[in-house]
Amino acid sequence: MPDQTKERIVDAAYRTLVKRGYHETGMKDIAAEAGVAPGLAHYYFETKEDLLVAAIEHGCQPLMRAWEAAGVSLSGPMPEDADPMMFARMGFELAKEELKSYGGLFLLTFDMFGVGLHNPKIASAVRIFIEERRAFVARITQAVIVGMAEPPLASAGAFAAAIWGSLHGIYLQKVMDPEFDAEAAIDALSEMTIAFATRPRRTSGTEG
Amino acid sequence: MPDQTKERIVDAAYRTLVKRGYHETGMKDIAAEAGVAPGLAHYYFETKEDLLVAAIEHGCQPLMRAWEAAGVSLSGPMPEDADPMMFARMGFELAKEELKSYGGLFLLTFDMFGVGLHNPKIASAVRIFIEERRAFVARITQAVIVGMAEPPLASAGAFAAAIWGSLHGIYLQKVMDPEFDAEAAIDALSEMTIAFATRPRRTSGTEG
Amino acid sequence: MPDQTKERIVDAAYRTLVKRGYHETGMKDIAAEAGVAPGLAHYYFETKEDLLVAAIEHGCQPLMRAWEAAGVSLSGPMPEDADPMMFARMGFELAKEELKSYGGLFLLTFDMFGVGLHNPKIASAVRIFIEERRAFVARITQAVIVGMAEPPLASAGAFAAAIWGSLHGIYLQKVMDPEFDAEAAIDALSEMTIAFATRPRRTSGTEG
Amino acid sequence: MPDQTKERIVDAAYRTLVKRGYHETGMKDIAAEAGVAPGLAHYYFETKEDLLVAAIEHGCQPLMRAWEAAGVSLSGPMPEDADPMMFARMGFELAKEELKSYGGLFLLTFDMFGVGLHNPKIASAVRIFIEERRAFVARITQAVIVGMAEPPLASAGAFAAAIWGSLHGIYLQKVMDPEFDAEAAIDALSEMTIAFATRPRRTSGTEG
DNA sequence: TATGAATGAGCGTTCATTCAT
DNA sequence: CATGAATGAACGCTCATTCAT
Repeated sequence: MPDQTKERIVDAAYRTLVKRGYHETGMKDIAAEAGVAPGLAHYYFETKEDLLVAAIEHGCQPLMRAWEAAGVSLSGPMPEDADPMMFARMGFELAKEELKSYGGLFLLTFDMFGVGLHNPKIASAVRIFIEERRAFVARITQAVIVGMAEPPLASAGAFAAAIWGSLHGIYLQKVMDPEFDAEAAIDALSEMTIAFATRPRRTSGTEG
Repeated sequence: MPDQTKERIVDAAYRTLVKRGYHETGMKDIAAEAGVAPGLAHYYFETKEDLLVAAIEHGCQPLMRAWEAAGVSLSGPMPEDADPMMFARMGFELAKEELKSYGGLFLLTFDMFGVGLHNPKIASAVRIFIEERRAFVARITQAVIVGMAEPPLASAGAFAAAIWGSLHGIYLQKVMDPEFDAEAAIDALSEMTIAFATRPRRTSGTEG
Repeated sequence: MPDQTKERIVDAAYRTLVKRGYHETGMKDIAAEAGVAPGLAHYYFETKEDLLVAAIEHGCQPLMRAWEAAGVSLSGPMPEDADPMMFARMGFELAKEELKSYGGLFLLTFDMFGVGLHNPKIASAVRIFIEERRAFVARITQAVIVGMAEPPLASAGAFAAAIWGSLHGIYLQKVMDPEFDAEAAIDALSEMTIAFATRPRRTSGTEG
Repeated sequence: MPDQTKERIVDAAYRTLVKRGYHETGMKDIAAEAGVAPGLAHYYFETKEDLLVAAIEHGCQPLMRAWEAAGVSLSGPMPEDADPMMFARMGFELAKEELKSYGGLFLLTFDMFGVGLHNPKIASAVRIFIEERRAFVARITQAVIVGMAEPPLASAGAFAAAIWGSLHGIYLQKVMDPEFDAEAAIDALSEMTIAFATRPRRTSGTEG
């Protein structure tokens, strides 16, 4: 029962956070949404920050479950025998799905990016969030590079940063403007990366 | 003299904003930083929002001057006789310079993205900021596409959104983690886009 | 205990209101007078207006208790078998008593009249205050008219408005000038109204 | 020219005062309405109070001119040969006219009554306003009493206070509620006072 | 565990007033 | 005379946090 209460508060915090944003969300609002007294939120979480960090982590769970349901794990290894290009294509498709299903989460994500700029506790949560997802992209990228006829100059990590960045830059545009065609942008990114990954060996000349 | 004061306040606002972030910046802080009485900030700007929008625009000016000094204009047309690929390469180089010289501005930018999520006035300023820069990328992209041997499936606008997004996604990672190697990421993005733009005509087969 | 605190705040608000007037009374003054933190006043009352409306109603209570102790109720019906003229005479006597005992309340009342001119919330409270007391006068007036040998041209409501008005016009003069002889003025009003109510039937001629 | 400027400021103050009320009227508003700089208002009037007192006096002038145009003077003596009852009747008619023509002034008047309760400078202006008009009523009342067949118990001053009070009590009701039928109330007051003034000599019995 | 009364520093904003020009 | 920039104290109100129960 007590743990259920804590869970109720965290969930209420998440919902309030998505609805109103970090700075417009008060402890009283959260407590009201959870149906408990304001003091109780402070019983479980020392500060507002602590509660909101928990709420963010809580909010990420359904998204992570979606990836795992698709057969990939954010933290686990790449399957040895899988076709990395297939993972890449699927990744872009999943990215498009995410935008449709978890719009609220992205709202929260960019809110947290902003808050994290001047708030160490949130910053730490944000860095973990970024690192986790970027590492996942990096694993696919690494596998793709291994199979490339013409190996690239840049490292897998650099490509992963550029691709993760592009996806989130696209999410950002979508979040700031609902009219924005995020799918077309992801398709363009997909077209570009896949063409790059499957380019033929070059017979002569240098890049630079 | 009075205009100098207004300028002093806006500049103080910018510095305070970068140092402490939107929500931790108070009108009194700004006034103190500018060395004026608290009431004076409201004499020149009706609300805190108005002042901070002015501060953001003020902060963007040196960056825009840097682009214009490099021979490109954010809003003007592409020079007719210019080599679009050269502009593209130069753009990526400028992007790397920006990060080194205007770190504070990017801090502020992402702060504003976050604030804009739940603040219409700031959101409007943010959308204009995004649109302006994305349109600039789109003009270069369009010119590049025209010269491609094998035309892409996606539109220039979609590629622009992906590239602008990637750059800002990279900026974001840098801003959240000073250790992050943003130059390598931009180089990877550059390598990928330039390879895509200069790929040979394909003799057969289709993209899926 | 909590209700006692609320009561303490309302009472402090009333005292401060009488002492300093609506516009010179600050929430902090009231809190200080009540011996509580400034925030607590807003815990019980959303706005300053809400608190002050409560304070006015609080201030009216002793006066209403005085009327009920005298055997009359502001809102209840007139006793069937009572002599209306006796009520009228008693009313004027009570009016004189009020001025002596509840000077602070009248100060507050006229302050509220002024505030109500440009403040809808207070205006609404003021209108209810006026209507309640004027209706009471109207009930007595109606009963008196029924017993008049020569019925008047004007309605009971019109007489009630004139009499209520006169009493408050007299209160006003007293409140603006402590030297003013309000008792004499009420006696004059009493003499005039009672003479009018008891005038003999007129044998001929018309009123112009 | 300079005196015209002062006049412009006072007039602007009056208009702003009527429109917005004492406490909602700022020096800046007045200056803007007058089309001058805020500092200039303080050049002519040391404080806001001083200006507003001047504005009130200024606002009373048209009303006083109206009375004088009707052949009566607020401060002068009663014409020797005039019929006092005619003056009384005319006074009530003028009172009804006033309400229609000078609604704004009454708004201001009650605002000032409220302000005067806790503001000595305004209080002094208000007391002069009251005294002037009450004395005028007293002169008529005195003349009427002299002609009464059955002299009243109360003094002319007391009747004047009751009658002046009734008129202003009626104005108050009108000002607080535009639906209120002030004319009917004044007619009732008129009926009552005239009946009292013209009552026949009483053959026996006493007033109690 | 849970309540909700109580705290108090801090917020954005207003505005009568001053004063250099 | 006239301007309007500049002041600074005060305002109503918010809110994370504490604590007696």
